[in-house]
Amino acid sequence: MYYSENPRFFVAVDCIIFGLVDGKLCLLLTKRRFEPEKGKWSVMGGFVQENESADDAARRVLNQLTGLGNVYMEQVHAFGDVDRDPGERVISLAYFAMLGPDEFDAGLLAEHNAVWVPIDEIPPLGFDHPRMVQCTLQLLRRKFSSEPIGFNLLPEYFTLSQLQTLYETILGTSIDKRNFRKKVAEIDCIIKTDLIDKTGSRRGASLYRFDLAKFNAVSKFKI
Amino acid sequence: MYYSENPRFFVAVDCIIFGLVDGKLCLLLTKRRFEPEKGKWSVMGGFVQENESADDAARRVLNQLTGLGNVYMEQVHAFGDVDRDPGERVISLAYFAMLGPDEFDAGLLAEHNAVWVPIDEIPPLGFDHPRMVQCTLQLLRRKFSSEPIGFNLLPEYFTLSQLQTLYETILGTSIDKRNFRKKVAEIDCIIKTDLIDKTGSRRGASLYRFDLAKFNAVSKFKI
DNA sequence: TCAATAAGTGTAAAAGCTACACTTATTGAA
DNA sequence: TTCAATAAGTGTAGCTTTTACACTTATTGA
Repeated sequence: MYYSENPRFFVAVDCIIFGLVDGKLCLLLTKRRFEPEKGKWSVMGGFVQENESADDAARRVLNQLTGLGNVYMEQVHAFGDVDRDPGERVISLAYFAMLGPDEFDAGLLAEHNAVWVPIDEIPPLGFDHPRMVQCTLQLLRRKFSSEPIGFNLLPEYFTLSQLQTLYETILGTSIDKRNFRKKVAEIDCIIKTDLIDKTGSRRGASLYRFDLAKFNAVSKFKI
Repeated sequence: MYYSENPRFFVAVDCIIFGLVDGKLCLLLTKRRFEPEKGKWSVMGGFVQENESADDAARRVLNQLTGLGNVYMEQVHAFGDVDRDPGERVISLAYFAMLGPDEFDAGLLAEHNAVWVPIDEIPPLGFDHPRMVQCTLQLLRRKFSSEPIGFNLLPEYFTLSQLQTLYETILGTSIDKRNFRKKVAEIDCIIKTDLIDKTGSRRGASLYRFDLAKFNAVSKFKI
């Protein structure tokens, strides 16, 4: 077989993990305790193994860090520059994931030296991770208004104010409240429940939920 | 170094190459003369080498096939399923490219067993190439109306009818001629020349060109 | 000179988007 | 108990964008 004339490479997956902490969009970063780039910040990564797909490797890395399976994940891009890793040549596949509030095990995070960092306070990162993060943020912003992915960051029941604040954070704009609510009202898969949240305001706010089955049936989503 | 505990993989690049042949959107496919998948159709691929980036590998494969450098190329997705290649485990990075008319060396194509196939007549492909092609077409359609990439498929000077037909082909819809021209008129980087094309009609049609510098200055593009 | 062909042109209705300000329900403090 | 504070909730009018639609023009070859 002619394959063997060709070189082989380490293939890594790097997970860009988003979450909302105190209403702020954050990334899960770790301070590296190993070479290379020891002491620097980086996103959480790992190597693809023999009997797992790249997607599975990303899920495994996420699971080892958070204890979670069944998380929204998607491939972002493959990074294949020769010198992107100062140690050895490594080709890396970036994935992004979104965690809901409290969907993680604080003990596991501590064990991995991982902390939530607001996206406007990201420290200098090692490797080509700054580029990866930029690339991911771009993808995130693009998807956010045309695909119902934001709900992965919110609790099952959420208020319209929470949803609006999330969109304002991601898109980096402020949105008129009435116009926003008009749009939401036209999206069939965002459903008003008769539950009321009393924690965020004196008056109380209606709680809504996202209905995936309805979305799959109709597939209309534009914010 | 802990890297070496991890496995290494062959990493391939697969090029999904688009071109217009007789006004039809085509893919450049090859009938394989080697195992695995010998005798089947596939897109043109190659392996990443030690001292080249993944992007460079894609450019090299394209160059070996067409003799061209400086072609519009972009990464589509990384495909990392364990059994995607029946021969050995190979992780493949898909790239897409767009060639202008006559921008290729017929001799080289023949040498590689490569032919242009209209996208609605694609034969069964080997490996996971059908998935790659679908994924690429999706990306292409998404980019086409918001980025000025279509011009890579057209000659330097083109008529508005050619441009419209191209958009209709890619987007799979028919477009109203007056509305289309209204939009084009608002795009500063599509410039009317005083050249006339007499080959496509008795009356003759004005030739237009795409001005990259103007696009870079203004960056407005929406069809 | 006339038939055929593709190029080229404007307008009105509909839909979608933007801007904008007050009322309501509730709580905790005075 | 009342009042101040707070976030929730609500409608309309102007503007922009998109859509639908049909005839005239320039040219060639028969």
